[in-house]
Parts: sequence; C-alpha cells; structure tokens
Amino acid sequence: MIIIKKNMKSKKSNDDFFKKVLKIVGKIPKGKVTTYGEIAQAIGLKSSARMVGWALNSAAGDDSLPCHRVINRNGELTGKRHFRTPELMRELLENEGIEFLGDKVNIKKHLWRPK
DNA sequence: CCGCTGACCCTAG
DNA sequence: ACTAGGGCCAGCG
Repeated sequence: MIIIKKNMKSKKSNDDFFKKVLKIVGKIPKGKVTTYGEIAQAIGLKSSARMVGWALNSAAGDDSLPCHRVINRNGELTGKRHFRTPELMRELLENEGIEFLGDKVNIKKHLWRPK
C-alpha cells in the first residue's frame, strides 16, 4: 500500500516526455522553425533542451518528424550532423521557404512557438 | 555504482 | 563582442 509509487512515477515521466517532444515537433507548420529551448519549456522542463535532442535522436529516420525545423537558439543547424547528409537539413529548410543569413537560419523571421 | 557524454541554454568576467 | 563554466536529464561503458 505504501510502495510502488516511486517506481511508477519515474517510468511514466520518461515516456511522457518523449511523447510530448514528438508531438510538438510534428506540429511545427511548414515554413516555420522552433528551438530546443522553446520545446523544452512547452513540455515543462525549463533547462532540458538537451533532452529534446536526445528524443529526436531516438526518432531519427522518421520522415513524419520534421526535425530539420528544430534548431538552437542561435539559429544554427546544430543537428545537421545527425542527418543522412549534413546538407540535407539546409536543403529541406530552404525548400520550405526558410531564409538563411550566412550559415544560420533567419530565426527571428520564422520562429514558431508551441502553445 | 561512478563517471562521461550529448542535436542546449544562461550567467559572469 | 568573446570565452569560460555551471546546470539540466537520460543513456551507456
């Protein structure tokens, strides 16, 4: 009667987190981009932007998941290395109408915040 | 069990 | 404007 609480909670939390990340990323509209930090905050974790990347890494290869629209706060395509090819990420973004400033995305113009 | 690593972000000097 | 360091949670050797 007194036990089992801790164990259950821990397991549930981790799965729930993963689910939310995929859901939010999948909701990113075409022609928009968001950041790891924004997603992390939308989920409820204030400083766990790294976990967002971790979740995406586990889901890498899923064509239904526009992980190329997820970038860092600086507008840099930090996750390009985990794609099939480093250039693929930029190609996809440019194809959707995202503007680039040098090697970085014009995040100020295309930023989309999950609500 | 301990420690390192990671698709990040913030604060301080 | 740039560099350095700490914090965060989860996975892996």
